[in-house]
Amino acid sequence: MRWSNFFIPTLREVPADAEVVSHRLLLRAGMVRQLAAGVYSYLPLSWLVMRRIMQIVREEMDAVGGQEFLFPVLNPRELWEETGRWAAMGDNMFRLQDRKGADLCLGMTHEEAFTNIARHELRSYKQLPQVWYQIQAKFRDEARPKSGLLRVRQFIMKDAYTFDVDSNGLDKSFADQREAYIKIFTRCGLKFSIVEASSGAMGGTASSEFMIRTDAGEDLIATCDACGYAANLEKATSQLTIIIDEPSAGGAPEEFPTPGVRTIEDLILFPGGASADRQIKTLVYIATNETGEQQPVLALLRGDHQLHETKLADGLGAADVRPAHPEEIRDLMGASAGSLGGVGTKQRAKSAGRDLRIVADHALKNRSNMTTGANKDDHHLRGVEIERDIPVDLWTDLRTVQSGEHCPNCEAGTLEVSKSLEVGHIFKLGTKYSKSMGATVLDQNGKEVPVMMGSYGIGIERIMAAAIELHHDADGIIWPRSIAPFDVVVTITNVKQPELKDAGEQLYRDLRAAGLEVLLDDRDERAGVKFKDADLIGIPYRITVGKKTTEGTVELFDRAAKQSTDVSLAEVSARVQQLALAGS
RNA sequence: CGGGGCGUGGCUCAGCCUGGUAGAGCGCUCGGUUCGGGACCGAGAGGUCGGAGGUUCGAAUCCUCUCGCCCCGACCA
Repeated sequence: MRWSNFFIPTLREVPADAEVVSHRLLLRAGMVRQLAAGVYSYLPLSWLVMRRIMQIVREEMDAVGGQEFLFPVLNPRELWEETGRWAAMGDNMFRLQDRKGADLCLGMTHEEAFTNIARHELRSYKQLPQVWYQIQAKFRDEARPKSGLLRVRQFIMKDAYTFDVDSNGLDKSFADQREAYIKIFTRCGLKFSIVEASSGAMGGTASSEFMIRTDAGEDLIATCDACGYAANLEKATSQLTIIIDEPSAGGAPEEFPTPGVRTIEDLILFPGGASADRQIKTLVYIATNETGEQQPVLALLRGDHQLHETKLADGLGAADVRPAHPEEIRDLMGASAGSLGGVGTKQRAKSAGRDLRIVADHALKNRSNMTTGANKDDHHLRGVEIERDIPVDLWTDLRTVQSGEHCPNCEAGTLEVSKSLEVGHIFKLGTKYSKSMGATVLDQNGKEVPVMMGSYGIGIERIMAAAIELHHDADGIIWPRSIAPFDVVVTITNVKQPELKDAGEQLYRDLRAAGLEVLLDDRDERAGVKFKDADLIGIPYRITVGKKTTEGTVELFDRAAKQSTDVSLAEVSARVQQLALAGS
């Protein structure tokens, strides 16, 4: 490609709205332009990168038996009603009506569409397993698009779905996809962690996320420095030092006045109070299940621990949880936040004709001599022995892991919490979709069984943006060789000098003949402009055809190392071929 | 959805508080000089100030509404 007629509108100045590095560089390098909030146009340079990423994805999907489909973006309401997701997707789904008034939506994901084909066409276990995928635009009406391509409303996703006759088959398909994902992200030049994650609204039994560590990401993950344990904070656990309590005095909690005490902190300082790890934190939540019913829930944690709401929702099997409003708390507990506790609460609710669930974090197990609110403003209870005094319905993991805590998986390690970007997510769906949509096959015994499904997604733009987040410097992007838009750029420092122009053109032909993707900078610009632009768009190698070329020498510049070496004109083509084909 | 901010030539921004019908740098066009790290000189083109309404003799500037975008939070298969 000749730069003189290739559209790369680079920007000298930083666009005002761009905050994160990848967004700034995508704009400055002339790769993308915004059309609306969270909606971007991909200009030729970024599309070259996206195509290379998609090609890698395709190769690895095909290598595990994947077959590529292309499903419609436009979906009828009826399809989504079948799984209940027309309602469940809420405001995140783009919806529209056709001229007849029929409801349609833009696909956010394609479980329903793929399962629809599966149920009509798959009859026997002999046809399984199937591995189906597509690379297709997805639409999500995000509440807050942000960070350039990292959080958008329209994006390209590789989504794959596997269909197996039983859970052993699903395990195999899941493992195959996992391996394929490892190859894909490795080939794309990304360092990643595979973490345990919550399945959320996708349903299913297990899921793993592929995370890139970067401050531009929005997820928090905990990783162990010793054993490689890694988990999303919504799943992460840690080992805590066991606290040995003194036995509670007397046979029942003792109420005592605590005027003005509203917080855990207040109670630590209050004379006769308690340290945070000897307090029970009591939070009132309203849980909503899948059918929309609401139920109040008491979440109990150690005073110095933080609740993770996703864990609470997962533990309850709830679709959603939210903190109760002050009036709801007052109504339910008879006191305001600051004086709440689990003792006697259940009976109180029951006598008012209400059911209140009490969920407690594992760290409170077997604790005694604790202090908590008395459900009476300005009063607390001391000497609380949890299992004696509080009727806990469910013991589960509720707390948010902190940096520096001990790894749950090994002896030596400590956990570090860091920001990460999700680039891939794989789910074992089980029969959630096949059951609700009636996708069944006959197994070896002639028995009709719902197919076991898996679902596997990769965000194509996120790979591109993550590569920039990970690989850039003050001058611009430094593409991993595997996904660079070109392998090499040939920069003719002055096209008005015929001998330089000719040498550049010849080199361009030679490199292309060798099978390389070459960008020839034949623009009538000053050398400085060309160098700056080449650095900005991040081509891995630059060959400078300039003043030394009359003596038969060119410079070979390594963008990542920022080092330049003189190479003879005769040898440079072979040299670049060797470099470009090495590794990646 | 809650909080904050911004919308003025293609880009970055000044002007707004203290109304008097627009300005800089970059970019672009033409001419000249330059020519290896975003050149210099000269001459130009280009905006009615997001939109609507209002106050006023007069509105980019004040008021109301509205649309869009960004940031923080909530949310996020």
